[in-house]
Order: sequence, then structure tokens, then C-alpha cells
Amino acid sequence: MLSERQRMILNAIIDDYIRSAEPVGSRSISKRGDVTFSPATIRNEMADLEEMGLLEQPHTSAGRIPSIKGYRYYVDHLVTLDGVGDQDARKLRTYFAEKMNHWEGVIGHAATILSQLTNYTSIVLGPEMFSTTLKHFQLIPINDVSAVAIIVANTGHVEHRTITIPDGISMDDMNKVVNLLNEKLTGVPFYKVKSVLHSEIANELSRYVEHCEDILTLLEQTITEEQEPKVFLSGASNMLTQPEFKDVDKAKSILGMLEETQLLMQLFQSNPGGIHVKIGTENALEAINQCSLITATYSYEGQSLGTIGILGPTRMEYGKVISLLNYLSKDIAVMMSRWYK
Amino acid sequence: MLSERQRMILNAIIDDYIRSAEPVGSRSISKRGDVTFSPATIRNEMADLEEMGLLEQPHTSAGRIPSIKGYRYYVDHLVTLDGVGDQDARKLRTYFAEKMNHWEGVIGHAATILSQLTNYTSIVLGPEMFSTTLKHFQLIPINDVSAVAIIVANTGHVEHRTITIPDGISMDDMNKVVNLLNEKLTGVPFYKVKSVLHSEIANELSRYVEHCEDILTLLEQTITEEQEPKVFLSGASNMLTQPEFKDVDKAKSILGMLEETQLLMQLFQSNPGGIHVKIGTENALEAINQCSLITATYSYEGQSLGTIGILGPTRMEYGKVISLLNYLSKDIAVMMSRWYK
DNA sequence: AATTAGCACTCATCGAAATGGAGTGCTAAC
DNA sequence: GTTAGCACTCCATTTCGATGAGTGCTAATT
Repeated sequence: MLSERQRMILNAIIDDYIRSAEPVGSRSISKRGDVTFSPATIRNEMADLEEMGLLEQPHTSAGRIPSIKGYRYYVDHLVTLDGVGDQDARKLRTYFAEKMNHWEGVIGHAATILSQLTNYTSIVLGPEMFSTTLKHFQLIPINDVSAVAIIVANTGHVEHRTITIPDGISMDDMNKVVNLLNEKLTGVPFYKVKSVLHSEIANELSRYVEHCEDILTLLEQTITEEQEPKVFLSGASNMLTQPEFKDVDKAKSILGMLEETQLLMQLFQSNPGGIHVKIGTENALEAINQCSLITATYSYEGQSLGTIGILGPTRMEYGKVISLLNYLSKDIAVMMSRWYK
Repeated sequence: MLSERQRMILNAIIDDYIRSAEPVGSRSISKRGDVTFSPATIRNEMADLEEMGLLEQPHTSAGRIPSIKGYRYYVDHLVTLDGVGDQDARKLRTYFAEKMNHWEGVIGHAATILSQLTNYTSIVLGPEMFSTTLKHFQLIPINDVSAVAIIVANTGHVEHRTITIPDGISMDDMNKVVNLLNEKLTGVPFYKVKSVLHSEIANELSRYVEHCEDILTLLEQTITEEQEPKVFLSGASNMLTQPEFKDVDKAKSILGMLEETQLLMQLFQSNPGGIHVKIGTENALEAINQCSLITATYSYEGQSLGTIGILGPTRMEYGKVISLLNYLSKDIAVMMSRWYK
């Protein structure tokens, strides 16, 4: 569909624009080493590319900038994955060499590194418990009326909540129930916990304990309560270094959006694994219609667990970011498996 | 030192400036209801106030704006604490009426509300475990080589870490040690844990278990490892609504600073309780030399636990914010005690 | 003696007009 | 098919004068 020459020119324009953030003229392309045609020829091609919707012109007498469609073509067909530079690789190693003693540390760190290496904003979703299995469940009484419920997954993931023990229920009864739950639920994946509770446990329980229904519903709530994954954000202020967001209002709408965890999770939904690039208006949220979002999932034992992502201007260093995300998501996977091996 | 009239005028200027963010002229003061003098008189007083260092002039033919010293006088002597408005109080009630099942929820929520009600940035430090006592300690094995250590405090605060079990140490031995620790350490304040470990436990342990030293050092690290309080940040993007930060570079240095948890904790250090106001250059960090930080501590059973704070421009609504922080810090205290009562 | 009206002066801000220059589209030559 | 040349467009920047808010000082007023 595009001639070789057109692809070269498109590539050159996008490369230049990513570097300079300013409309690219025919002359400057011609002066690059890799395109050996005269400005006039390039102008003709540029006019064609514009007609195809791959480029646009801010105003009549300006150079061209890539359109969303242009970036899309670039990402799909032209971009070269530089791989991860030695420097960056080394930084990653040293970072991860630090001893971490909970996964929040690993993931949070990953977010920090990502934003530092890219100068964009990184968003990382912690692992979903959904696909993990229950390892241990426990109640620890704090005083007469409240207790801490602790849930441990086979991945070492720990959740805890404070619950209030209803009147008229003894700690003894509670403990009996907890023991039974551990017996029956250990090894059960979280998404099955609810149904197993009802099918296998409800009956058996009613024999042992009074008030068992109250207790059961309480614990059911406790265990199955929505475990929304934690969101780690880093380098949000990097957005302000981008010339496209020097307008405070634009910056504000993006940074405001970044503060709403709900929206961020929404952004990451429906990512079936692998690396995904959403450019400009391809994103659902209006606030980031001038941004691109690149996401990758990281996994443990084949199960996709969570997502890491980079948000930047549409004029983003796609090649570098894609390589980096690719590298890092695998690194996290290795990290996790080494940890739990 | 200041005449009654000067105080009135200073108060009027600061009030106006806080509202408008623009230099205040003599005429506009004179037109307010509360100061009944002619512009000329007010001009004379303004000149005096400037000489005293309480006001300054951006340029010769502009109105006056308060200096740091001016704000300081205002906060110390003039500001009226409006109390918390009905609307705000109602919002606070509804927010806290939501059921929370871990303290992170309560504190995080507090940060959100604060930033929403004030339109400034809120920074909240979670409770330090320092002053709480150990309630329960437990190891849950995940696989052959690693286990999750869970530490519960009497406040319901839960910490967890993943540890790797050294070669040649059996899970049985580990459990013996853990049992002993629970026996001896329950009820001991965290800051004493380390010394108790050495004085009371080390000896006794050596009788029961081999390799006990290895285990002990591991667990000691685990329990006493630096528990730095969590930092909750909310409404950072509100900074961008302030006209003083419409300059992207200024905004960036502030927002960048806000991303560094270490710095934030530093900011909050050495606050002996009560409400504190740091204005402009009174703050140690250069990044917020154009900001004011108001902090308050919240406590539980008389023990000051953590800190809540509001960061805004020096041109901040001191009265409103101080009232609000005062109110909310007490609210959190009530909340916590009701929870654990 | 304190207060105020009057007035000359300062200086940031705003808009209009002038200038410069980067880049295009088109035509004609190679 | 490619390229040199040229007229044209339009943004960005600068310049300049007008505007007006606000001051400081002096002299009049209470």
C-alpha cells in the first residue's frame, strides 16, 4: 500500500518529530543521511501521505506532524525495537538486586524504575488474587469485639481486614469455623471459594456450631470481598516535561485523571496479555486523548497476573518503551518464580 | 507593636489577597465595609507596614502583597478560625460512615476528603508502629524455602514480609521458635522487642533448638526491620489550579518533590503534636518555598500516632484549613478508638 | 495633629501593526 | 521521475503606543 520510499519518509518524519516535538519540514528530512531525495520530491510524497491520513499539517505553512493513523502505521510496521541499552539493563539489575521482602516492594520498585528510565509516567497494577489459591486463613482477636482476619495466598500475597464480631458469638465458635475453613479451602482458587463455601461447607457447619449462618456470611464477605488490585503510579510529574502539556489546563486534566485509581484500573481492563499500544483517541478516556498508553502483562507460572504500563504523549519513543516493557515484564516473571521456587 | 488600625488593614489585605491572588490596592481596601478610612490614609499605613517587612510591592505602581513575615503575623495574631462549615461537616460524616476494614482505608480516605474539601494537596502519614505493642507473630510456610511472616499489633495493624528459610533448618525448629516468641513477646511494645529478644530469649532458646542463632537473627531482622510509615497523598493536581503555579517549571518542581516519599516524611519530622504552620521559606525544602504546610497529629489513647497535613500556596486559606485539620485529626482519633474499643 | 483630596508619575498589561522566516505548492526545467 | 526556483502563506516575535491601576507627595481640611 505504501511505497518503500513513502515508508522511509514517514519513518523519518515520525522519528524527527518524536525527538523535536516540532513540525517536520521537507528540507530537514532531505538533510538526514537516510533519505537521499530533494526537498521537492519529499514534499510531493508528504502531500500524498497527508491525503492518506497519515500526516497532518498544523497550518498551511508549517511542516507535517504524524496523525493518530500515522503513529498507528509506525507502530505496526515501521518501529524498530532497539532492545534495552546496556546502561538501562545494568540499572535494572542493580535495582532488582536489592532485597525485597514483599511483593509490593517489587512492583512498586518496578514502577519507579520504569518512569525513571523512560521519563514518562508508569502505571503498574499489582497481581490480582483472582487466579491464585488460598493458602491459609486466620482470625486473630484484638479485643472483645474485633479481630483481624488474615488471608494468605499461595503466592505469598497477604490480605488483611479488621472485622467486628457480632454479639452473642463466642471466640470458640469462630475458631471452630476458621479451622474448618482452612481444612476445606486450602488450595482452592479464590474464584471458587464462594461456591465451595456454599456447597461443601454450609451443611457440615450447621451440625457443629450455633449461629453458624451469621458467622458464615461474615467470613464469606471477608474472604470474597472485592480484592481490587493495588495501583502503583510513578513519574506523574514527568508529564510536565513534555512540551505538549506545557498548557497547565491540559496537564491538570491528565494529572487529575491519574489520581483516580478507579479510572486507571478501567484503562487497563481487557488486556489479554502481550504488549498493547493505544494511541491518542484510541484510548477510551478523553483526558488522555493526546497520550499513548503502552501496556504489558507479567505472569507467574503461565498465569497472567498483572499489568505494567507507560503513559506518555502520542509523540512517544515507542521503540524504546516497547523494548523496555517487554524486558521488564519478563524480568518480573523471573523474579517472582525465583522467589517462590 | 502594631496599632489596631494597622492590624485591621493588614488583615484586610491578606484576606483580599488570599481570595484574589492579586496585589491589593488602597482603594479596594477602603471600599470594604470593615475599614472606614480613605485610600490616602490606608496608603500611609501600608507604607509603614511595608517598612516593617509585613508587606511587599511587586513593583512600584502595584498594590501590596503579604510577605512571609506578614503571613506569619496573620497566622499568629489575626486569623479567625471559621470552624468547619455545615456542608463540610456533613460530607465528613458521610465519608466516614462508609465501612472500612483496614486502617489504610481510613487514613487514605481522610487524605482524599481533605484534598477535596480544601482544593489543596493533602499528605497523610499512616500510624507508626513504634508506640504500639506486639499482639501476634506467625510464620506461614509457602513452599519448601519461603514463608510469610505476619506481625499483628494491638491496634490491628498488620505487617507482612516474605522470608527465605536458610538451608538446614527445619520447619519444626522454626515453629518452636515462633511459639516461644509469641509467648514472650506478646504485649511488648515494638521499640522494646529487640532488647527483649536478646535479654530474655536468646539464652532460653539455645537449650531447645540447634542453629538457633541463625533463626533468631533472621526473625529479629524480620520483626524489627524499619517500619517506615506509609504516606498517602491526595490532590497533588490541585496545585495546578493555583495561579502562582501556572508556570510549568514551578509546578514540576513541586509535583516532583511530592513523588518522593522520603522527602515527604522528612517534611513531617519533628512535629511534637498540635497544629503547626510552616510558611514559605520556613520550610526546609526549596521546592516548596512558595508553599505553606499545615500539619496536625492524630492520636489514639493519648499516643500521637501519625500526622495529617495540607500543602498549598503561601496564599492559603489558613483559617479554613486549620479548622479542618483540627476537626479531622480529632475525628480520626474518635474513629480509631471506637473501632478498637 | 490626624485625615483626606488632588495630582503628577510609574510601570505592567494589552492590542495593533510591523517584521522575519520557515515551509509549502506549483511550474518549468533537467 | 526528479529537482530547482519562486511566489505565497501564515505563525511567531518584536515594537510601539495607549490604557489604567496604583502609588507617593503636597496642600487643604477637619
